[in-house]
Amino acid sequence: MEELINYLLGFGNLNQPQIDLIASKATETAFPKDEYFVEAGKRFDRTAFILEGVLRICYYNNKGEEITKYFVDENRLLANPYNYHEPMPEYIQAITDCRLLVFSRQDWEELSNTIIGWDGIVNKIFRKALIEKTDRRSALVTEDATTRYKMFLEKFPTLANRVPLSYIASYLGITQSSLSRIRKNVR
Amino acid sequence: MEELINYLLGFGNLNQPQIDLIASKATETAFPKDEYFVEAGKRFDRTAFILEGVLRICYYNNKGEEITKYFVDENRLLANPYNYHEPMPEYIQAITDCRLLVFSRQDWEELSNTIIGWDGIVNKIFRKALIEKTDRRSALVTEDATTRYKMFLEKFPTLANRVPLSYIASYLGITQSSLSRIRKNVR
DNA sequence: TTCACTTTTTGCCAAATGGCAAACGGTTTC
DNA sequence: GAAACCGTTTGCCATTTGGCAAAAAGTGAA
Repeated sequence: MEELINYLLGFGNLNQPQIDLIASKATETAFPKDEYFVEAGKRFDRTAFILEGVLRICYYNNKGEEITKYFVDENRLLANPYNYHEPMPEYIQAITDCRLLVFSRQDWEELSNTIIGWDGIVNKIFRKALIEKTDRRSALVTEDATTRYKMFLEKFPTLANRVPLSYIASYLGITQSSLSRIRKNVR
Repeated sequence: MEELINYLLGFGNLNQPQIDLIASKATETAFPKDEYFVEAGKRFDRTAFILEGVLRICYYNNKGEEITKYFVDENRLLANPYNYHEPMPEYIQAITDCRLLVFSRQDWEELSNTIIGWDGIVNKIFRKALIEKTDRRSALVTEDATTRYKMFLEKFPTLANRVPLSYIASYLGITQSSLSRIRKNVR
């Protein structure tokens, strides 16, 4: 819980009653490895903060290949950037055992209605996250496979050895076997 | 001006006095081809709506190559997603003659302070734009060069023949000569 | 028109990456 | 321990893309 509060305080101010309110809405949930937090085609209206573990956001491209679009690790917020009301085009899966702080949609909206400045904080978080993603993906496009893998190692240093190779490969846009060869030379 | 208002109304409601206020703050500016709208290392605190023309957002990577990170075309908002106070890591250049509606930082902030819901509208715009970019860049990473060029053609159908090849190549993460060969087969 | 300049195309070859399938290594189950 | 299973590595070769440089095409100015 403290992790979440510190995270939020990095984006704006909150007083003690507000902090207590937030804490009262969060439900700590254990999510075992390989479980789906969100399934493709279903709605995604909860919000979660990752206390521990890693999840991935995936979809199938038009060739039927499973693409890992992004990894989300500790101390990050997991929320729907699209639209609550529409079915998710992507699914979200725990790739290690996870502990999450989960907020229902009602509770999350209540925070929005109760805490002045809440929307501002959430918007800052969204904006920052999306900028990060855009910047990182842009850089990925330009670089060769080895450099991409090094970039991945820098961004997710703890992931390399606890995540299937195929997930990383599709995230980087490389085949599994190429990545295996690259990894031999890089590590 | 009408274009901007319609664009904004797509994200939220505005009444006539609010629309008039917005209109009173906008300055239509002609920007000739190749001119810089924002220079790297300087601050970027204005906001602009593109009435006509195309700009590109660029930076130099660590190998000293100029990378075109994104194209922005008609009926789009051009704003600083980072921080007003920090120097821009990127520069923005008109790549065709442009007509822009420009807001100064003061005026833009006044809109924020005067129009209830303004921040909500702006946030929706930001969010949508960033999601689009992330999604598109993600897709680019996975595909081969020919597919990437086709994706570019779909997204920016009018750009292919009025923009230097080198800009498109660096946007797609391909060399100029490869793109030239690809283009021969695709068109 | 001619010249100078820039951008695009092409040729040649090298390097990187993909595709496929087999081999390898580790883990679980019986 | 043997068998089955899964993910990773490797070998082999085809294809794609890059690097470099020259030629060609386009553009603008004198």
